[in-house]
Amino acid sequence: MGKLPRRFYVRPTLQVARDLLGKLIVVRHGGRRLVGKIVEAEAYREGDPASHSYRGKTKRNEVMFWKGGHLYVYFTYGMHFCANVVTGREGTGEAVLIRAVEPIEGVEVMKRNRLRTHQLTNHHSLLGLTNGPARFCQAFGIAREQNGTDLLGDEIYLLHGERIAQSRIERSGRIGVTNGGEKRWRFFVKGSEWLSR
DNA sequence: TGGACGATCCCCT
DNA sequence: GGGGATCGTCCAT
Repeated sequence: MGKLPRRFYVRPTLQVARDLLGKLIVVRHGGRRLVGKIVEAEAYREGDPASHSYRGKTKRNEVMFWKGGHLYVYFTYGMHFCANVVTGREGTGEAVLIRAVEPIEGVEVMKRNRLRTHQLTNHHSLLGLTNGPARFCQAFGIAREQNGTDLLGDEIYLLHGERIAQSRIERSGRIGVTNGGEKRWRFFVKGSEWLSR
């Protein structure tokens, strides 16, 4: 079960978004391995008013324009981080937002990372640990320092996981976008209990 | 230089 | 279902 190669990421963004479902994301975190299975992802493309890249390259969104297979992490609402897989060739500003994963390995570390709030509400259940883009980042310890990480390196990378049958993949409008909400570019595993909604 | 606004989350009703 | 938290970014002045 090997690391996803560069050519996986250097493809049309909608295709990558769909194919990310079932893949494992691995994050090295203080000597431990955190692993999650991706169950929900959203595509953001060029010419897309909902995308950070819509008005061209800036200091914030620069990583979106790197070649596919890097991690674009951004800060929002004054307190949250969200992580994207950069897609396509160098110079195209496209990426896929990781919206939810199923916790696979390192659950105790994830719980600790989310202790502040998760413990108070969900002592017993793992639901709520990683079902949202900012919750996933908090659980996996992804923040500003991880922006621009090469996914072909050893710190953060993706593995072939479960092959999800086309019949189990559903799509919908993207969540939380005010402009471009009509585009059905959110992909998720039908019936998964680990979704953000 | 200032102000409006987020690819969200949590808590309260 | 709704509002507050909280601050970096971007665009308009």
